[in-house]
Amino acid sequence: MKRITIKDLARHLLLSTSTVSRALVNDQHIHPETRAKVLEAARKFGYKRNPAALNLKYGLSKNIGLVVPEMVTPFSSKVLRGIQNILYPLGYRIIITESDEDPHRERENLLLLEEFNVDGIIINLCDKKQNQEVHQQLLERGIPLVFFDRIPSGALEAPQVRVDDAKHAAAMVEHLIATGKKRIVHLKGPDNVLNSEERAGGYIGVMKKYGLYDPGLVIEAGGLSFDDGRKAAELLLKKAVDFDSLFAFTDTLAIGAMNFLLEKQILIPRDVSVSSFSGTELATMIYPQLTSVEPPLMRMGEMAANLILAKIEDIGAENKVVFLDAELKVRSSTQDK
Amino acid sequence: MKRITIKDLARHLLLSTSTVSRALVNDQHIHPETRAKVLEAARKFGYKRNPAALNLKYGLSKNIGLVVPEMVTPFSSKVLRGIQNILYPLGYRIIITESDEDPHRERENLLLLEEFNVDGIIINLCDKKQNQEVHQQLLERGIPLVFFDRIPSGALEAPQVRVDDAKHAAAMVEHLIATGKKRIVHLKGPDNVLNSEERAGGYIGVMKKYGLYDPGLVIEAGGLSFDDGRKAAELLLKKAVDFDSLFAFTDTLAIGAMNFLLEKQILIPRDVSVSSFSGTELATMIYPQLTSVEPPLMRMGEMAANLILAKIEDIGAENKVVFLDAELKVRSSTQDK
DNA sequence: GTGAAAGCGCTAACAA
DNA sequence: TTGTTAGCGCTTTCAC
Repeated sequence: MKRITIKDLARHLLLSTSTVSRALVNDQHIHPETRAKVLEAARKFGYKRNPAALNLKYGLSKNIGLVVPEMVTPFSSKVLRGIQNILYPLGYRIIITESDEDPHRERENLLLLEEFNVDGIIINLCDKKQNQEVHQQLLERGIPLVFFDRIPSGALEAPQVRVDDAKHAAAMVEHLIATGKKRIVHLKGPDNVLNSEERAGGYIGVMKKYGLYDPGLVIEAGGLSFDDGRKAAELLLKKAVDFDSLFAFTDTLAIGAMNFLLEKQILIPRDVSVSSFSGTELATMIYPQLTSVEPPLMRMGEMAANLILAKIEDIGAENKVVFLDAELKVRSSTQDK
Repeated sequence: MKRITIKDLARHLLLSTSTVSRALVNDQHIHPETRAKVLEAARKFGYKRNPAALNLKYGLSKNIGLVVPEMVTPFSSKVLRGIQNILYPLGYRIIITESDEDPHRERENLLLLEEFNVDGIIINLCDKKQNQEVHQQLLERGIPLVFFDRIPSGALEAPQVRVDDAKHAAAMVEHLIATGKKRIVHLKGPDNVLNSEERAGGYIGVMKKYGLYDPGLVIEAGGLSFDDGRKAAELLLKKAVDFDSLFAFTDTLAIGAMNFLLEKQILIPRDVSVSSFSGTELATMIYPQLTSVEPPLMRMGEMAANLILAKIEDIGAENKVVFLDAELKVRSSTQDK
């Protein structure tokens, strides 16, 4: 079944295609009656404008690329939701790619998106500097980039949406201390993620403030998976670190660690309380539910979408760095009842 | 920075655009030397073909729509991965929409995708019949549909990829019985999902076969969320149903129920063993890990992609119903150690 | 207020 | 082997 075009309508109404077009785009210079007739016919025949024609005409594809490190947790899908809220009503399509925490894949995804002729790319990095040249290259080719959550280390000329990692990490540690914990382990994120340093910084600051800091309490997770969290907990026990609580870089690490502790008959929160950063629904799916710092993911997506729109409209638009406020959600994993 | 076109290359090389085009598409009728020159220039100037122009020319958008009920669990993202494996190398873009288990939203998504001019739609339903007319309409308008996992109830003229729900449910119940369980509760999925009936059917068949069937053991979950699972478990205790194990329609239900039981100090698997259908990574993120029937999600996506390609190529292609084999993964939630 | 024509980038039939 | 031309669907000058 052939798609109905403006030409079909014109032929049917004995009008020129330009008049039909004018009616459809609500041009001023058209007789109201004519417009009405066209609109009626369009409705009747189920006319749909062909996006490809517009893309060609205006040189804009109305495609936005999204690059995320993983889609196993609901983190990215929440952000996606926010992006869609803004972009779908404006007729943009969103093309999602997953890097699998692998900079090499991320690179391929970026090139794929360029191939797809996207008008801009919203990205959550898997590595703070591995693909800097690609990012730079894309920017130079006029494809705007917006970073969110995990941002690049250098001062790349692009807008960012993030939370204040140090501040919120500090708040979490304050919370643990307020519940009487003293030996707080930090499961630090991997070195190749900028936020690792910042969250660790927030942790260290508060620990020092209370005279609780002990480098032996900081343990670096090799990656960001459940398994990495699990292994970190294993190491903790093997090294016989004395600890009463745990603050993990991320949900997945916390849950991985928690499951290992549970297996070892260590009760949570009775024996060890557990908390994390970057909480998602995942935190409420497990037992006990996980105390976590929760960034406003949907708003993060909406903000990123708005920033990319601004850059698409005017490539010279300011490269804002937007900080959103995260929320500290206290749940059973840090709360004896 | 302006995008470089075929025209720019032609001008630079003092050739016609058609010659350049021929070189780029590997046409036979071209001097090898000329081709080499063109390819070299294309590489040098970073030429990228404009997809929009091709879309316009051939009337194909190279966009495929994906409609999924939720993206909180990794289910959909696994299927997506499979779809991408097939479709990205062929230059297709994939546009993802989430229905949020709401037929109304699903309908909007479908219309949005039509608006976006997709060449086909791959869909996992949230309701077995609510949007039948829309599906029918899309098919009539020449937009092929492929269903996967949760399929429509009527005999819609479209390919499907699924697993044998009854068979695998039966296998799971057999497993529970083999571990000595007799009072096996089934957390049945909601009525508006076709698979609910089929999985329940598999359950009932085996229960009857062993003379264990008791209608009081079947409890219908109002929906598919964690909370629905939780509430179902609550009801179970309130009604003082005597049970030693539980087979849930889906991961989310099982986990919701499990968490409630754990809160009530009911140990898993010691007091009650728990299992589910449609397992995802989620099953391994929790403690204890969940025994589940795991459909080959990535292959499901790949298969769906292949089916939609066949339909795009030839709208009259056979409407195959493909059954994939799922795997019964036995984990700690049904295994005393 | 309406129509004719050009053009966005690319390909393919037709000429040469 | 290469060039010319038309056309995909739409918008937008420029005439009238």
